[in-house]
Amino acid sequence: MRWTNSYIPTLREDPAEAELISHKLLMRGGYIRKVTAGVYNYLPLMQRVLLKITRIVREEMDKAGALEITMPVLHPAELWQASGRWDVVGKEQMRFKDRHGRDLCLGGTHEEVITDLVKGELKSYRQFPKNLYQIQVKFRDEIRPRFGLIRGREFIMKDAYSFDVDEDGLDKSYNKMVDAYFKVFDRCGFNVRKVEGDTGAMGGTGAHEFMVIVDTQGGEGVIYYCDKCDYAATDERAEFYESSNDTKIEPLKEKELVHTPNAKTIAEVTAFLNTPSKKLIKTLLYLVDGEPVAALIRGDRMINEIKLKNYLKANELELADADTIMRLTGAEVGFTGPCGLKNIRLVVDTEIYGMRNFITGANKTNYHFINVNHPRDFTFEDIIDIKMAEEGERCPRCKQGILKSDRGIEVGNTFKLGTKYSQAIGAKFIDKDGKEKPIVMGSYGIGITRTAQAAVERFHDKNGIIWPKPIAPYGIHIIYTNSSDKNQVETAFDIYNELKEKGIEVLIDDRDERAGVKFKDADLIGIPLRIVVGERGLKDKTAEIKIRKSGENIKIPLAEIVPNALKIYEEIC
RNA sequence: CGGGGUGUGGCGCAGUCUGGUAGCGCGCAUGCUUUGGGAGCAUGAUGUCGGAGGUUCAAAUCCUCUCACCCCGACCA
Repeated sequence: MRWTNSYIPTLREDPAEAELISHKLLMRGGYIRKVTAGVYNYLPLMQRVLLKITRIVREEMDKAGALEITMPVLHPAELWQASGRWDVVGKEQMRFKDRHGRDLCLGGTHEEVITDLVKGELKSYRQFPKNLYQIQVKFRDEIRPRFGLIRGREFIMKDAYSFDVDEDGLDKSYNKMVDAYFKVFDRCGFNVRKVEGDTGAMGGTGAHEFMVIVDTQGGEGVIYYCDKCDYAATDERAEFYESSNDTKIEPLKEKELVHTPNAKTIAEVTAFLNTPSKKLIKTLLYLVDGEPVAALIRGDRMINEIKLKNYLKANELELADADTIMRLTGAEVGFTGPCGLKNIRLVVDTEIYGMRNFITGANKTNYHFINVNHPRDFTFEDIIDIKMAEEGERCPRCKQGILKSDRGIEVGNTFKLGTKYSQAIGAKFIDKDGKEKPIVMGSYGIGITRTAQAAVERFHDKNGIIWPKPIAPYGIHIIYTNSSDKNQVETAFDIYNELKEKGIEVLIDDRDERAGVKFKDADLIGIPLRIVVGERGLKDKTAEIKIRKSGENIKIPLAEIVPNALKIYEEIC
């Protein structure tokens, strides 16, 4: 491809709207242009990258036995009402009415549609297992779109759905997809870390996320992993081994009301009472689908609202406001405690079980209790892990390793759905024994556009993008330094034509620009291999090969330039 | 939705406080020179200053409303 025949509008300056390096580089390199918040044009270079990722995904899905189909973007509300997600997903969904006033939405995922599809067709256990997938644009009305393609309102996704007769079958299908995912991302040129994820609004019995680890702000997700075993989980999901309850053996002391004027926060209370925050219990008052719930965790811990929400099977969960707290506890914010709370469900973190003689709010402004103990001073039924994991804690699986954390971009996810959707929508089959059973499902996503940007976030330097070879828009980029030198132009085009004949995807910068401009743009758009034809080299009948990734510059006789370029291109990745 | 911020040629920005006939850099067009890391000179084109209403002799600038976008948070199938 000649540069002048393509459409590659590079920018000299960073666009004001972009925050993330990958977003800036994709804008500056002429890969994407914004249409409106979270919605982008994909320009020719980007289109090529997306097609390459898509091809890799398609090949690996097909190899794994999945069948490609296309489902509609437009969904009727009825299907979503049937699964119960019309209310759960709520505002995330792009919704509107048609001319008849019927509710419709744009699909953000296709569990409902595909379950409805197979319910008429997969009727016998003999037809299983099946796996159907599509690669298609998706819509999600994100509260706050940001970071370019990382969190868009419209994006391209591969979504696959497996259908099995039982949990064993699901496990097999699931593992097949997990294997395929590792192959996909490996072929795209980067490592991913598979971590345990939250099932969220998907529901179901288990989930994993595939994260590209990045050392920049581009890592939206935080993960925790063990430094000894293979435990890894998202921050929403991560747990740790609770080994240290060194207060266990303390004899019980008498509960006492103490005056703690203006000590509202954990920091203020611990400073005032001169005690470690581990001795405190935080009581957080939530409104859960309108009902008050008090969540208790140790003073030095952070609450994990996802865990709490999942445990309570809640749709909406929000911290109570000051007025509500006053009404329910009789005290200002900062003095809530479990003792004497009436008609409020207590959800207690597991770590609290072994604690003795701790400090809580007294439900009286400016007072706390010390030496509180359960079940003497209060009782509860709900005891569950509702705290955030922290670096430095022990691994919950091997109990030996220490938890570390990283930031990453989620490029894929897998869910064991079980029978949630098949039951709701009535997708049943007849088993060997003649009994009707719900289909056991899994769902599997890969963000195509997000993967492209994650690659840029992962592979770049101060001069621009450094594409992994398998997803680069072109393989080799040819530059001649002086367009008024006919010899240079002819030599460059000879190389160009020869490489094209060898089946290489070549971009030649045939613009009437000075060398500096071409070099800068070449660095920016990030094609793996560059061939430079210039006056310097032509004097002694050579040209240069530059490897984008290493910066290595190799002088090669013109007669051998093509075979050498092919060889080096083959070797780099 | 809450908090903060920005809208001025294609892009990046100044001008707004203190009202007085819209500017800079890049890019674009033409010509000449130049030609290995974002060239120089000359000439030129491109703006309803996000939109609506108001105040005023006069509004990019002040007031009211509104829209869009960006950042932080909640959300994220």
